[in-house]
Amino acid sequence: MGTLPDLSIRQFEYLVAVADAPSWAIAAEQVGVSPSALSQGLSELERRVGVPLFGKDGRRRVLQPHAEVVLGHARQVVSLTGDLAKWAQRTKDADEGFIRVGMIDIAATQHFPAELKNFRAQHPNLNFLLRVGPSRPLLEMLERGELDLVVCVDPEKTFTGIATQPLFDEELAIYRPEGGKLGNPSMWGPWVLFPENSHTRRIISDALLARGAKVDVVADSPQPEVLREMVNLGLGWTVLPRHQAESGDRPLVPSRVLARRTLVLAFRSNAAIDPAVQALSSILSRKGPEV
Amino acid sequence: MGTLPDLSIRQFEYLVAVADAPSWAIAAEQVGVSPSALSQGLSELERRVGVPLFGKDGRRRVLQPHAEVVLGHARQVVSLTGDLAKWAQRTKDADEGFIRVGMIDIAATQHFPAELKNFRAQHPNLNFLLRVGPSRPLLEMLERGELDLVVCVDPEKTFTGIATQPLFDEELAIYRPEGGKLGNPSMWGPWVLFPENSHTRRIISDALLARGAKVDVVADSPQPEVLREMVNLGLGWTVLPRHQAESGDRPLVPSRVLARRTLVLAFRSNAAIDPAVQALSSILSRKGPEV
DNA sequence: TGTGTTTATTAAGAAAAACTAAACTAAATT
DNA sequence: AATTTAGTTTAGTTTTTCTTAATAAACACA
Repeated sequence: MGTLPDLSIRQFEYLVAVADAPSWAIAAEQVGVSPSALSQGLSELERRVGVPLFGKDGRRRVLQPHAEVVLGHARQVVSLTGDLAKWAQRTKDADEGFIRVGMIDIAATQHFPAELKNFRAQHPNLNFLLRVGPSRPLLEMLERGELDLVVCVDPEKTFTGIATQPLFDEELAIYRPEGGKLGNPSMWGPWVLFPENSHTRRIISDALLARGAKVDVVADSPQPEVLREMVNLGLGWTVLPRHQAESGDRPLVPSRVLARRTLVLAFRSNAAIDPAVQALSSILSRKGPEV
Repeated sequence: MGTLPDLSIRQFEYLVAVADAPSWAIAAEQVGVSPSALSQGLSELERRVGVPLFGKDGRRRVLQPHAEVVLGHARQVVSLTGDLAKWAQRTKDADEGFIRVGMIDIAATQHFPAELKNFRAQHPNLNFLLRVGPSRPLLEMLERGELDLVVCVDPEKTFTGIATQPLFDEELAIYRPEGGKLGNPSMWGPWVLFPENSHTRRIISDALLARGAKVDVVADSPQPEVLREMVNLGLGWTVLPRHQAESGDRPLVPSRVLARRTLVLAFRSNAAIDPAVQALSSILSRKGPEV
């Protein structure tokens, strides 16, 4: 069907430049080309469009009324192409830049392993660093500029220069050794929990106390697998995110949901957002909670 | 400002073709180019955009998710360019656009009525304006850019930026009331003629004086029909183009041919000629003098 | 009126881009 | 293994686009 005349974006650029500049020489300069090239290019455009575009006024050339139509198209095409170039630049930056990501263990191992793998595959030249650890240290590293993006438990208190964006909620459930009985909260425990300084530990303690339970801790560990095994060994009760408790070799069976915690995306808000951070953020945000 | 990467519309076309065709070979065929050219063109596009666009699936190449953005832009640009091409074609065929024509009365009513009617019928969407008047005002309007094409008496003196092209000569004949006798030029008259400022009047006066006739004018009118009737009423003698004197209800009978005048086609020469003007010009030129 | 300046075009040649044809690689079929 | 199919690479040609230099034309001004 309609085989296009071989119009070039370059020549459309010339046309727009000429329409906007006071003289062709200046237009040529702005497009970064010799006046001669501009003149030849526009003659060629005129020839290819097949409709006269310019008339003479003294020694200047003026666009004929006809040319307005062509100019309109030219402006659109040039501006579209400009947008595309900007997009390409951003994307390229995300492809070749540098990103340091922090995640709490459950995010790295349970929620987002596929997303991370995928992202790394799509940006093979991106210098990628993943740090796994508890929420607070990650946020402190983010604050110090040692990380660019963090997935952690909602810190509630605000860090300076750090913005958060909620991802989804996780349920924290109570798990107890087999055969035991749930009964009254005052009879719960004893406990094996996350360490004192952990944010999730605080959420758990608060929830237990609110229900009138004692929080007597006989052991603690930052590693959910360790807590899970302690329960399996009958050492005590624990509270864990359901994904962590109910997966692995010997999953636990939840007694009841005690509380919820919110996972958030945290990033420095003071600077322009890095394209790579932008790209990964949008991938992670797209994802709902695991079921 | 933002210097665009030199993306070409051709390559966008390739991209769209490849996205829509089942195989690259077929896409190449549809764009009317060898598979090799397509492959090279797309590699070049990919290089210039700077973002990987294709991945491999077996021996086929598939667009990466990235490429969707580029493809979207490509589709827009290609479709815009297609529209522009269609517009250009229509304009070239003088199927649409704008033409303002000036003619002296005899041209509009005697020489070219059929041609005008025909032209308008053949270009129904062409915005058409016909102005009828004396030669000089028409030429002035042409000079000011208020008309695009004029049929008038050869002005001899040149107007700036206006070119003329002779159409044919008309005979100007002497007409006198019935029964009178031609006799010696010194006895001719009295006269009813075109007004002083008319170009044809000057041709007539010059010719009369050159033959030794007195030019005593008892009445004038720009309207040939009026002059004709005055002769019929016996008011005086006149000189008219033969078509105008010898047509109508009561045609005059020529005594002898006094002079000739040349009708010309006039148009602005400072600009490339508009296709519509071109089309009408060639129709009018094709026609010889009425017999 | 002539002289120099500005503005755009033309000419000639060099450089870059895009194309074709044919040889080639690699995956899928027979 | 041989063949077919899909796409790429290579080599060489044609086309396009650019640069510099020369030219033309309109203006400005003494």
